[in-house]
Amino acid sequence: MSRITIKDVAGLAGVSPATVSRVLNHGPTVAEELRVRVLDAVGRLGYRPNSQARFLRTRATTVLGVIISDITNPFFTSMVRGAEDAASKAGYSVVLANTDEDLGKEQRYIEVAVAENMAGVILSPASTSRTSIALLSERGIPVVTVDRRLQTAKVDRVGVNNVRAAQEAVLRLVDQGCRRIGFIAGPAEVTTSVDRLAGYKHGLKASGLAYRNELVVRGDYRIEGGRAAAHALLALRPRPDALFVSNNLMTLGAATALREHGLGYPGDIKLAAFDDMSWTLGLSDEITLISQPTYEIGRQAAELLLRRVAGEQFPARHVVLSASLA
Amino acid sequence: MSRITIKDVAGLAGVSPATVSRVLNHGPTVAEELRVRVLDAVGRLGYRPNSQARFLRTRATTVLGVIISDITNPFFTSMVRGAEDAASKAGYSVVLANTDEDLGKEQRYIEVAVAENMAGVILSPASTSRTSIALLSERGIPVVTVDRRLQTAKVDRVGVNNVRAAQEAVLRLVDQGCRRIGFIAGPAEVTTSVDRLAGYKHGLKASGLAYRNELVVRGDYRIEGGRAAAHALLALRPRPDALFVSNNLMTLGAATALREHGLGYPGDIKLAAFDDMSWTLGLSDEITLISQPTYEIGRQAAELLLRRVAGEQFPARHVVLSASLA
DNA sequence: TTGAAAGCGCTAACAC
DNA sequence: GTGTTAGCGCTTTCAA
Repeated sequence: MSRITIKDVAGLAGVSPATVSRVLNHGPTVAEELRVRVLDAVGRLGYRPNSQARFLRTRATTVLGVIISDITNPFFTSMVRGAEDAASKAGYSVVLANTDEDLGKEQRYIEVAVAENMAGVILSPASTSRTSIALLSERGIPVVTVDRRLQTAKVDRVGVNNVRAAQEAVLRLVDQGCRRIGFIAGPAEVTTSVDRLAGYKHGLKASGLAYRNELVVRGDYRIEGGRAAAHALLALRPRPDALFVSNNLMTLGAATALREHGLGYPGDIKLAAFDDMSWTLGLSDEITLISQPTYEIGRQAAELLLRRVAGEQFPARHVVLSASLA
Repeated sequence: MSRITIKDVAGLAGVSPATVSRVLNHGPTVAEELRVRVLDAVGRLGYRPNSQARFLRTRATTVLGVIISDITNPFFTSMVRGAEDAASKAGYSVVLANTDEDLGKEQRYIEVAVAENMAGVILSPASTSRTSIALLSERGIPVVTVDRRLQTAKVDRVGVNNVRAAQEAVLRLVDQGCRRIGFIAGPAEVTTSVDRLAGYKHGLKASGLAYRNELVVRGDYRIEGGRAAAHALLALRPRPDALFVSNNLMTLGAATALREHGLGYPGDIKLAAFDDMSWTLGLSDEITLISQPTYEIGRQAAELLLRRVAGEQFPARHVVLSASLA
């Protein structure tokens, strides 16, 4: 319970608080003898600086916030790990918040980031048009979006080319003989969803297939939404000969729906999907998978963010990594 | 970028900073007219109090830390949601940190919690004997462990009776005719793992079955570990007629191993497992599942923690919720 | 009821 | 090279 302050350390070491501060921070040089005395006192007392008090002076914190839309999604998990590694290499730590694709929660966590004066924020916005980072911008807290883009502000973003990846997956399905490809889209307000749908359309066009409205059903990027959407598509006659699902969680739901219809893949129907699924039951062997370099996305997002935190100025940058078709 | 302080608000409202503070916090009553002027100024300026400065005076923060061992595990996800709901109801926010079952990372995040002066911490310790919360205790920051217990300190804990749950699952398997039940245990340093193994043994004993060393293989609570352990068990002759897996991620690995051996469940071999698996492919129909009230665990952990944060004193409490066999 | 003033723990500016 | 001083933004005595 003891509250050890810089004064206590100074007292024990027989120096002034300023000297203690200089030793602990990269300050001007301090006589070796004093350095040792200070460090010794710090050790004995178990002193750790109060970061709030420090912030009051320096305006510099070493915490990055990562605000993501769905913590259950392995996409983000791996991304967070990449961000953590890059951040801790630079002496920063990372705290997470989960918005559940809920704009209200998202705004609350943005407020927390402001209130805690976080050094920067990595954000996967719940909505491209309704998410507002104004609170952060006003305070000069830099933001990098991952995966998704933000329409409401020109900020850095790290992600993949979703249009192209989706298109390639469609071409692959067509190569496998599919002609009636159902598409399970994501929320209309999320850019990845928009882009993937666009890629789907391009893929059809490039293959000389007509776009059919009834073959596109919108889901919510979650398991149940995928299941419902798949049921809708499977009820169509003639039945689609392939399902292209625009994120991993919905794919789980779609797979359940297939089972419920007694359909096997890739025998009865082909399956393609976005995002890694290694965490599921070896599903990956039988489906066309678009996997994103999630760790790398997190790493680069953090690095970009840290450059902004350090005060570098450059036009908003879009880092586009490549997704691969497995 | 503008830095609006309480002084600016006071200036605009024509009152003293103290009055602004009184309006914003449940201070002594302030004349209605001034209240309005202050609130108006706050609104016009978009003022938000600097929480660091406030903390320096009050020593009270409204952030709870949740430090968990594996963010990919849905067990924790749902738990976090429960904690968040309880916390935000009380005006607290929750930040997450992921330790990956790594003691070093865990310690770093405990340091972050201290440095940030978090009001309290919910922890799922990576090790019952080597995880140290001394840093937190010294600062008087209360801790509640979830799921797992901590040997190194007597703190509150919320979880289920793992011994009994495991025992019941074994009895269920025996009821289904199993006589040679393989057990995939978790890390030796995690109490849930120890307890579940104990329950397994009790279950065997209660059923009049002998405990056989070779039928127990230790995994790491992750997918690959489960797969390796299952392979080891399936190589035994005679082959086990059931596999009891002590957590959900390992169950995914075990299921993969079964597929690789060309074995079907529950036809060729029975399966029982801890933790919810609804997020996987409808796996749940065919296996004996022990599900924990994860949301409730999180909720109660947060509530207990908040009572400690509020200064309530009572002996370390163990809240044991009941797991159910599906 | 309200304002003035002190001080939380720290670091930056200025003296020495 | 080191100590003294001031002040970050806020809340909380203490007076008025």
